[in-house]
Amino acid sequence: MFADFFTLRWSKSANSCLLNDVSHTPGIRQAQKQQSRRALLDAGLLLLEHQNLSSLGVREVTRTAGMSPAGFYRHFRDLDDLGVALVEESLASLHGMITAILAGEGDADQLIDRTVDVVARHVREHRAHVRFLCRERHGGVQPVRAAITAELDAFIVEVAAALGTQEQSAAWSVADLRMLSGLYVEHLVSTAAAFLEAAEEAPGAEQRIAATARAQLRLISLGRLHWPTVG
Amino acid sequence: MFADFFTLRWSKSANSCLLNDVSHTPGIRQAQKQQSRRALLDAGLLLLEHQNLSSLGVREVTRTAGMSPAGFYRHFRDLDDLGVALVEESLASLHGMITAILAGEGDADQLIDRTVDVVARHVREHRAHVRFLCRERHGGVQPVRAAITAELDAFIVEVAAALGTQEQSAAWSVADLRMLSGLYVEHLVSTAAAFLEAAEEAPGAEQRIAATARAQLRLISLGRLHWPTVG
DNA sequence: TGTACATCAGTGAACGCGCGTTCACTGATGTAC
DNA sequence: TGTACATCAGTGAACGCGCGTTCACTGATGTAC
Repeated sequence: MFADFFTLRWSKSANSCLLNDVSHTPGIRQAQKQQSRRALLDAGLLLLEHQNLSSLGVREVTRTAGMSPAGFYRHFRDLDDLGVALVEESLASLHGMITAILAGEGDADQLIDRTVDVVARHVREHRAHVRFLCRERHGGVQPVRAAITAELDAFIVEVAAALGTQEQSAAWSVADLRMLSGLYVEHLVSTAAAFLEAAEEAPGAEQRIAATARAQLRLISLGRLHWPTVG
Repeated sequence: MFADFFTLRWSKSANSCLLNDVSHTPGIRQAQKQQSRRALLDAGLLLLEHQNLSSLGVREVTRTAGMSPAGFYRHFRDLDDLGVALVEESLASLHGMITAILAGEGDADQLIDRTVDVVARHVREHRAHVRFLCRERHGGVQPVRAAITAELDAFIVEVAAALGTQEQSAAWSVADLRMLSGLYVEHLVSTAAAFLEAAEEAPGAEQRIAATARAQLRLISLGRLHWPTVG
């Protein structure tokens, strides 16, 4: 009897799935649900400006999002689940930034200036995302930390490939390209972290950090020019 | 009456203070208290291997240290207080590492090899300290984060001063020395973090990271050699 | 040295509190005919 | 179009639990004489 009941529900569900293709619950309801999910994610990002994922609470998030505690479970299994969703969002926005940097054109100094500008703007416009990544990269729970590390490694490979197409490092070995790329990505991340903290202190700090970052990139460029290659 | 009672206690206390100079509670008691304090700090470090300071609990720490919860308050005001004590310990050990690096002698390549060796050994021997610093540097509560940042800035100044005495950067401006020093310290910290994570994956990872770190330091050295100076 | 008192690190019980999670529910939205 | 039923996002009450912190206490250590 119970078996029949559930079977019925399942077959019906499967039916409508087949009929309506993928989105079998279209329209207003779906949109409202997405809106609530967004509210939870935004509440999380807001609260994570001043605390860790591991000290965040379900009730705290739902309170901030204007929802009852039980409602949370319609969207996420638990807080780690929400954390992983935030990682994906944050890394997507970071990836956009890296793409923007790689697409730059001009001579070496222009590229450096543009890179630092892009990083500064990204931190300004995606403060919550950047803060979250910095916080959880080394401080977070294992799945979140692993997701961030994996994605940063993917960025390193991507940047290495882009460097390989430039004429000044055409003769470089793959290992050396990775090495340089790792240096760049690490520098980029630490510059972003510095911008983040700068905004909380003196207002002039941002320009000081940008100047330092540019000089460091120029120094790395010089090293790159004189790096010995087999070819 | 109560006032007299307390006054009596206070004046007596002050008396013995004057008589016995600084350590007015010498001997066994003091030693036992220090031992308990150490047990709490060690319990903290142990637990912080897998979680943040902000998600740590008083009961958790005392349980691990084999003490009753109330005993905690004989040693620390709260968990942030314990956190600050751990920061001081960890940074002291890090400072020892930097001193060891700066004291190195030999040609450029030898210095680089020794630097990476020192970092690798430090991470192996002070794993809990290094992990704690990495976790809390960007992820921690404000006072802890501020303490770490301040100390790292002091390291940058110290390293910059040491670089200034080397002949290959004798003509550098103070700002450029700071810039280079910042690059070195940041690289050092991120290398330490990489070693930390490496140990948890494949056993060969440590050597791979060391090789990359050495190459990166060599590239920075090349940039340094060709850096334009006013002199 | 011995004695009487003071100190204070650590205890164990108690408190009130906010937490994560569950449950049966409500009512707006979706669907079948 | 209208009607009858299904779905399911969000609710509000309830639960048991471990938490931080306090308190009066115990007994080993320290001190004065």
